[in-house]
Amino acid sequence: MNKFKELDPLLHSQLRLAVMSLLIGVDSAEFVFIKEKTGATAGNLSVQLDKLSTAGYISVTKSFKGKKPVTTCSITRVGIKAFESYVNALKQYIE
Amino acid sequence: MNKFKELDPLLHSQLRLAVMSLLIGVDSAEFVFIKEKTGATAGNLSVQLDKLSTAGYISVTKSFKGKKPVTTCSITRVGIKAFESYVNALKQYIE
DNA sequence: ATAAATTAGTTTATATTATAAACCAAATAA
DNA sequence: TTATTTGGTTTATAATATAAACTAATTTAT
Repeated sequence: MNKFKELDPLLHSQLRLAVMSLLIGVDSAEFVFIKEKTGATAGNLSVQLDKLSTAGYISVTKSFKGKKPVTTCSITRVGIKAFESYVNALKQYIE
Repeated sequence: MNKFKELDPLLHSQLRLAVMSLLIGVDSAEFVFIKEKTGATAGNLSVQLDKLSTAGYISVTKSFKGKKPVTTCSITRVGIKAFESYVNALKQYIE
């Protein structure tokens, strides 16, 4: 009947997908770095990181580098799983 | 700077992408067929077909099969181009 | 020393999008 | 003849994405 699998709506978002795409390739990444690589505004990025974090797809830790606040993100095992099955599902649509 | 290309927002939608995915493989398809294959509700499908049609990505023709109305859709050259570059852009995110 | 600008974000208001519910008209079945 | 089904469309609402406005601390310039 239905040919197409659900696409996890949390990942089916340009910015959140870009974030996950970045994070899956590294150990961790800082807010400012992600902002630059994705071209997002700080506000938008902040909101979307929150959503990914709330879902358990990434972990976010706040600390200081000297006197400047730093927000560091890394993908979780749950996030990797979710990303992988999203990519899998997506392939039905584009292949 | 920005590592990620824009994802055409018209195509970055589960249902519209599914529709395009179906249509790219066939000459044309009827509303009811698309509805079944995508699992969409009629209302939602109607709205999304309209958007794709307005964008020139598909063409929609209404006719009758006997006494029943039939809505037939096919992808346009513009739609094929758009789909192809969407898929291309998407690959940056998932590879 | 103090005003202005920069950095590193968050909160919140708004615009956009997606979706379903309600609806319509014609045809068919009970 | 009165339901019910078919094949949709319109429209109201819920969800999402985004940017603008804001905060708080830190530099930098005067």
